Amino acid sequence: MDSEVEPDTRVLDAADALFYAHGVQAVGIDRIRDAAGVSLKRLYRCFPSKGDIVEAYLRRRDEISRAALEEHIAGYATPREQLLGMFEWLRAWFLQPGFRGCAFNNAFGELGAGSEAVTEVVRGHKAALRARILSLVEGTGVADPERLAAQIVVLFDGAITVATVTGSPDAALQARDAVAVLLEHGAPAGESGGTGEPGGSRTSGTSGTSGSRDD
Amino acid sequence: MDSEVEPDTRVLDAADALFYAHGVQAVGIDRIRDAAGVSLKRLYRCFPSKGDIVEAYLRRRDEISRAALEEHIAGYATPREQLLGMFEWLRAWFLQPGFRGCAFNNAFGELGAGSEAVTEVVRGHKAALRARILSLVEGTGVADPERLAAQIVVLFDGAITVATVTGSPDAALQARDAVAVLLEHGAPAGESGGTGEPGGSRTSGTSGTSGSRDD
DNA sequence: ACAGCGCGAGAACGACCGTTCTCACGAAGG
DNA sequence: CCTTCGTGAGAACGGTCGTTCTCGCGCTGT
Repeated sequence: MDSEVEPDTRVLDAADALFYAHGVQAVGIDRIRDAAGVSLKRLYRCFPSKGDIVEAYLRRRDEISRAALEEHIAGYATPREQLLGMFEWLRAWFLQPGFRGCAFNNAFGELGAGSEAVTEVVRGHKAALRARILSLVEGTGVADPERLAAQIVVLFDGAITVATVTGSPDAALQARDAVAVLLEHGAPAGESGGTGEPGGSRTSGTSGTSGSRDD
Repeated sequence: MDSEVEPDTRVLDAADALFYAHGVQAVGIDRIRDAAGVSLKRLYRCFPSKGDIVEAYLRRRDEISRAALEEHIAGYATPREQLLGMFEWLRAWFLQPGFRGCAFNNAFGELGAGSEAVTEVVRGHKAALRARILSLVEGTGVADPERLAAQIVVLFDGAITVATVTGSPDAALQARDAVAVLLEHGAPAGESGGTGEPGGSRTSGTSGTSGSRDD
């Protein structure tokens, strides 16, 4: 009952586990071949190059994670609770053994400018997430949905990054609480979000040794 | 005036630019050697292995970015403005040509579990950032500094991730505005931050196909 | 029975990896 | 002067990469 599934699926299953666990560049074709139990010839018939496997790996992760998130938030009644529930979902993900961060962020950081296809899939994944969050935010009847949605996206990705590095799932709840506050008190007292200075009283320059090399 | 600097510095300069632009694994020793204009023998005397170059690369980025951030926020008068000013600093960083995300996140995603030394440097960098943010938050006299600091860290890292993927610096300002709101209205109406449900009314299960493969 | 064909197993290939070794050269010391 | 030693340039090494090629086996049709 293992060798009855389609070879492409077996290859993608193997590639998914290996790419996610060790990174794309660290995993060779032979290793995927071994794990999938597929001949090299068949593997190259399903996917003409390693780049195609990587792209399919990310596209499938995109579909699966979108469906899983959708299924999870379907259990909540209101858009507000769905928005908060997304971070419970994040927490459950962080707790899974073998959690190693966002596959899209990892792939983008690893291949980045090198692969146009990867960039496109990663951008699409993040854009879809943002669109979904925006639709939920609009359902809450808040004053400036675009703005709040952008902030929630930042909290979402930030929670993933923090959880990845620290190894703790707490960031999900911290982010969720921040979302709750932002939902309650939409806009701050003063300015509205442009490039303006926060309060004034800036005294020294930004230049100096901080020129070209940073974080 | 270029060949008068120490060879280690020339090697690190070259490695820094190449590692950050193309990723660690994508850059070979020969390429660093060419860019640094140093003999292979000398390079291996300065750094006995590529892993040592990677570690030194991250350690120097850590020092430089900490100093640059410190220098920037020194221009603000109050802790509150310093916290908000950190996101102006982020925005300036995002706007630099060649910005390709956080070198620590990228290296961690790429090498991850594979390198103990890299993990330690990345964790140290993030922990230092968190400690600095916490010290500033404590200066604002807010009710629960640990909690707000954790949220700001999430917004900080989230802004970096979003800016990296979208290529736009807007995330810095969106995060800054969120920090402003959180500074104004510390705790939400109900619970204080535990694992408790936000409002209740959860109806369906979390299980199903969302088991093992996610974002 | 036999020609033909598709397939799996894995060798082969050229390129590149990180690292080490060779070797000629040039300055320093007696 | 000659010796010695550290150095730079780069060849060499073993290994791995992604990809292609070879070969022999087992099925199919008549």
